[in-house]
Amino acid sequence: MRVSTRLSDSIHILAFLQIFHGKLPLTSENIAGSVRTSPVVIRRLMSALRKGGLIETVPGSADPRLARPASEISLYDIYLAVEGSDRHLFTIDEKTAPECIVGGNIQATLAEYYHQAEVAAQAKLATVTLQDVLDSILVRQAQKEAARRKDENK
Amino acid sequence: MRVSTRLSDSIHILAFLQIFHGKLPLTSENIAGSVRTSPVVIRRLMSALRKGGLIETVPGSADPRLARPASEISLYDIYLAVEGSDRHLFTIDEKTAPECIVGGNIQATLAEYYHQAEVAAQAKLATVTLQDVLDSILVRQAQKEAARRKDENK
DNA sequence: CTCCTTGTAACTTTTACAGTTTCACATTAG
DNA sequence: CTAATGTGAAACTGTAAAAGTTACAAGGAG
Repeated sequence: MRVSTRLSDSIHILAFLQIFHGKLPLTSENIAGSVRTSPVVIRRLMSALRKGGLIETVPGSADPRLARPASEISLYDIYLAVEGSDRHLFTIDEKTAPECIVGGNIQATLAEYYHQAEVAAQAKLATVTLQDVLDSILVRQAQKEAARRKDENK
Repeated sequence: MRVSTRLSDSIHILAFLQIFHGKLPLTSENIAGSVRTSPVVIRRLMSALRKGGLIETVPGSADPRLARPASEISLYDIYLAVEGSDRHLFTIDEKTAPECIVGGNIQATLAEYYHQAEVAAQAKLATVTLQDVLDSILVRQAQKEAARRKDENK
C-alpha cells in the first residue's frame, strides 16, 4: 500500500499558518522549508484546502489564514478537503469473476464491511481538532525545552 | 494511493475454500479463475495465510483447508496475516524539519491521533468473521436467484 | 515413473504519488 | 510605471509499491 502524505502535510501546513502567523512571511517557500518539500507541492495542497473552505488566500500576497477557528476544524475536515470522499482506506478487487458465487457477491459484501470500518476511523478523526494538534505540538515543544535545560544544569 | 487488494483477495480465497471444499479441486488455478488473477498471486497470498496460521496446506496436494472454523477467523486476523502489523492506514511524513516547532513535533503528535483512528477501524474488522462474509455471500446469491426467477415468470 | 501441483525466487509491467518545470497572473515596494 | 516577489495551474518526469509473469525445484497421486 503506497499511501499519500497529503493529510499529514496538510495538517502541518495549517498548524504552521496558525503558529507563525504574524511572525514569518507565510510564503509557500517558508512552509515548504518546514515540511521539507517543494513550494509547488505546498501550493497544490493549499489549493485543495482553499477549495475545501478551510483557508483563505490572496494571490500574490503571502498571507494565507484559516477560514475559521482552529477549534472548529477537525482532522476529518482536512482529510475530506485533500483526499476527497471517494478515497478509501481499503480497496476492493473489482475484477473478480461475476459468474462465480464468491466472485459475484464478494464485492458488495466487502463494501459493506469495509464501509463500517472506514466510518469508525473517520469518526475518530472527526473528534480531533486542529486546536488539539496545536496544543499537542506546543506541549511537546515545552517538554523538549525543559529536558534540555535540565540536561544543561546537571 | 496505489492500494493493495491483498485483504480483499485473501478473504475471497478463504471464502472460496469453504464454499467449494469437496466440490471442486482447490488448485491455485481454480481459485485464480474466480479472483481473476494469476495462480502465482494466489499461492503468494496463501503462503501468507499459512504463515499466519489461518489455513493448512500440503505441498503438491490441491486440498488446502481452514485451520479453524470460519466463525473463529475475523477480518482483522486476515488483515494481520497478509498486510502485517506494521502496515498503516495513514502515513506520516517522516522528513519534516526537526528544527521547526511544527516539523519537530508533528510526527509524534499525528502518530498518536492516527493510531486511535486505526485502532477504531481494526476493532470494526475484528467484529466481522469469515462466517459473516460467507453468510452474506449466500444471502446475496439467493436474492439474485429469486429475482431472476421472478423475472422469468412475469 | 509420469503428471500435476505447490512453493518460491527473480524479473517485468503498471500505476499512483511526489516532485519539477514552466508560465500566466496578482500584489507590493520603490 | 516597473521590478521583485508570490500565487495558481498545467504538463512532465522520477520513483516505489504492488500486480503480474516466468521459471524451476520439490512434493503428492495415480
